Amino acid sequence: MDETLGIKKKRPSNYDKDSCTRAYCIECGSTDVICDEARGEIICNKCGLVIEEHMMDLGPEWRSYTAEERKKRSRVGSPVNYSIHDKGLSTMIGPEDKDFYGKKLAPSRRAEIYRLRKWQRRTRTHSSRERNLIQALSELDRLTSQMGIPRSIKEEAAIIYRKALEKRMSRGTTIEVMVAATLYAACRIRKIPRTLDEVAENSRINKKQLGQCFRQLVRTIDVAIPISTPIDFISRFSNELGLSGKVSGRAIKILETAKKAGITAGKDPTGLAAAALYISGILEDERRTQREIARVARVTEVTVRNRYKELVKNLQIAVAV
DNA sequence: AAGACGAAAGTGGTTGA
DNA sequence: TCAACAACTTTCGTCTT
Repeated sequence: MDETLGIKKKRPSNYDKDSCTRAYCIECGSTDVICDEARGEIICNKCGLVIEEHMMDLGPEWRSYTAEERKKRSRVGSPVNYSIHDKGLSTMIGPEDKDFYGKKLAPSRRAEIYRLRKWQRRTRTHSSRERNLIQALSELDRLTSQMGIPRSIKEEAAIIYRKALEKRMSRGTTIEVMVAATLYAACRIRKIPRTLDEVAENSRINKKQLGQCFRQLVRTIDVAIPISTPIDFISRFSNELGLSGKVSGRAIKILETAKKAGITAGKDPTGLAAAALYISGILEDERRTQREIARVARVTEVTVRNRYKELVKNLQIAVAV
């Protein structure tokens, strides 16, 4: 976070895993903060400030519903990691020609091990699916770290990718496009949506391809992908604009009333979020220009303007001009 | 000079016959 | 499959601060 831009510096994590109440809001001092695990964020319940974001998911990777299940699912060894192509489970034959006790192997045994090693190498990485996965997961790695996407979402994307691969969806598209589409889907599922534009920019593919691939993805795998609402974008945009929690809180209220008034249907959620932030910025005396807001929301000024006009008109918000 | 505004024409996706 | 359609974009001239 760059302080020269007036962006508020985030407090170092004061988050305690077992009780969110240890954390408090740096904006209003309230200890009434909620931990939104789906978003990977800690948010002040009072003013809406995002205190902590990109949180890691520290919980077990399985849910357990009964005591018995819990017992069964207690961890042994490292967790299964879906972002490694073989889920981190395979055993390698060691590279040295020594046995369990560290003794040198007899020449005949050595030749045998050499052959085994060769075959292991071939079967592990040389089936086309595995090769595909290796490439895809390294691309996913690069993309998520470039975009600052939390690990839990990366894992989600990896799972989706595996499913898509199983259904032979990779035909006709490149690995890059597929990875981008699964990541976009994972962000949507976890309620921290990124725009198609953002994902496309960071993976050097065009938006059209990405959109097409994403739609195909939705059709082929049966995962419910929620519709992204404008509210999902608010905290991220206001962070990027260096706006206080007050502004984002107010923007969320505006969007809620707008939804009740029924004027949000069919409109681009990012445009709506942008307009709501523009209005609440003015109301809370933290004005940003339409251009600035349009840039972070990746829409045009015209769209911000149109949405803002609609909101003001329909909700009878008095905006000092 | 920067920001806001609005008109007009163009674009890509959705919908319904 | 295709045309109609709504939403959004691009561009540009004008007005306001």
